[in-house]
Amino acid sequence: MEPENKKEHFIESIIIKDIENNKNDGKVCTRFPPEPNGYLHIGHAKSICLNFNMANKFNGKCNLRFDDSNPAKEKQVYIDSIKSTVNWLGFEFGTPFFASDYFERLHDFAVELIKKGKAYVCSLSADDLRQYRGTLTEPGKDSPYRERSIEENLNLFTRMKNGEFDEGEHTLRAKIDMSSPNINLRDPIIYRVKKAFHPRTHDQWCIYPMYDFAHCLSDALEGITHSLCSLEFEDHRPLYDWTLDELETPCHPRQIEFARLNINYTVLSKRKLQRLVEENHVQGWDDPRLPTLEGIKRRGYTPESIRNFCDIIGVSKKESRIDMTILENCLRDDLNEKAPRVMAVLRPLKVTIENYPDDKTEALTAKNHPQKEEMGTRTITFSRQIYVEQDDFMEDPPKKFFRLGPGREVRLRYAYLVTCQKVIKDESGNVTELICTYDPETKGGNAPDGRKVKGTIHWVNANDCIDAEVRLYDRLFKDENPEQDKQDFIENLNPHSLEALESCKLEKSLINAAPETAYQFERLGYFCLDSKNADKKNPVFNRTVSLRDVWAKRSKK
RNA sequence: UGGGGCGUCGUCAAAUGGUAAGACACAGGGUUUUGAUCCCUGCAUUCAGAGGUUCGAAUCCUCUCGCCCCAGCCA
Repeated sequence: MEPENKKEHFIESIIIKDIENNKNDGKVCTRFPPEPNGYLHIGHAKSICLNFNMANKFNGKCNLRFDDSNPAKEKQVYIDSIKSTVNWLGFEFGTPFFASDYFERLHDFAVELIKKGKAYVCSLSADDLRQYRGTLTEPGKDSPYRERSIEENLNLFTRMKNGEFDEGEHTLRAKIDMSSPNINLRDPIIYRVKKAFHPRTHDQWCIYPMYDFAHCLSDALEGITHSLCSLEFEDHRPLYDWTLDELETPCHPRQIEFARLNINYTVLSKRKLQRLVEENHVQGWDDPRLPTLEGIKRRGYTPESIRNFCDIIGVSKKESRIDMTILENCLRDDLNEKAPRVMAVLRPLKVTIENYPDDKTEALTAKNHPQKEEMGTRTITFSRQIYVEQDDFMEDPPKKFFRLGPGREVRLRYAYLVTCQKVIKDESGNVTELICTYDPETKGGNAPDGRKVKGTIHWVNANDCIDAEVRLYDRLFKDENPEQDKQDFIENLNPHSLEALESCKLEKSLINAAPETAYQFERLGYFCLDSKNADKKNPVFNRTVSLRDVWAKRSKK
């Protein structure tokens, strides 16, 4: 799974070629430019990894730059969340940059454009502007304000800046070509009046640059060499280049587009995620079922697994939908290496070992990792009363069921071989308890007579365990592609995406678990203490991901 | 139907005119005190389709088909 021979992707090839040609003096500088209008999700992780990896690989630098040119949508909480999330992923960005730090310079660039006769103040209303823009198949028409004099434009723009006009009264437009087949070149708006409070510049400005104007110039100002963005900006590249060609800038970065990430059984658009949160289909932006990085983190995903995932899926221009199992597999790969093993019973079934002394408690030694001696051992206790998993007993088991059934013998992990002697049921016929006998000669789990016992099951000592709530998560949507527009994606929600199990029985050592730190509950999956419900009295654990389970898969068929 | 992109295994993805990597998934088998892990084995005569150029084409040319993006004073 290591990308050791991993072939370079097309962006890397471009960068290598640029270095060979000594373009930008052989330097590489990239940037991750989120707008602080929401929380980051795993789709952003792809971009973050791409940008930082390219910079790191070629001894360059990657800036974290907030594209905060629309104060109507942006908030400080998002800025804070984004910074900590990028750090959590494992990337160093130093002092973050902000497009808003360039507002003064951006304004000066706009003035320069006006002076060159390449920008004008347009006084068309939003509706009229749309009319004048034309359509996909028809060219646009020149604005009646297109030929205003430079002096008038300068005067009007200054007054826009000074707050003399209301929103929508005037805009500053680049003078390019109203008949261009590329709509982005039909005199795009580069500045608009917006009387909103900006999280950083507060009320210092009432005009704000549009993305197409701010982004390319911010890139140039920071000395970005390769400006990586998603496919939908391909049509904007001519404008990106036009702006930098018209203005005197320190450099002219190269914009390269790649396909954004899609994953099946989930949604990755900010709009849809927002609906899930606002309509309370999930419990907040950090709900462990969500693909937000905060949710994923709380669920127990490791940054390493996400970085590895981003390496594995590659970078191309083909729009793709990645199988969720690839992400899960990256996670299991990582957790298998580092998660200590522990025993926990999620759906407890009481077992009494009838030939085990009532007052006896025994200490047993369990490995913290079956393949890694260096992770050490721990002590667990055994007594007459234990719990096993309900799934590990069947009254009428099929062939190849290696677990407990009437008269069957199994191994209790690290303890003894036990045989089921009696099944106790309540009035309605539900199995409530098992009466078993143990073989005192098999301490540790090996039979001196060499008899083979195929099944090994986990258990916990009923007299020495902790109660906890355990939350099991399943995919958020029923359909592989919830984003298709045939129906409202909300209809597609999986009603069983969250299953909370009360009074699960956990091995005592888990009392020391730290939030978001992975444990493998043997035979069940990887779990971590929930960071919001870490109370020692009523701990809540999240299932990060289950173990692969070919038995479950086979019995489903 | 204007413009810009994209089509290689079920899903991602290499191959840069020299004879289809790899990963996940899937199917078999082995080891195992986790039905986990680990280890083997198999899995595209064919690259959206059709023509053409060439000793040789997934790669070059032509046409056709399919999918995505663009008409915010959002990014």
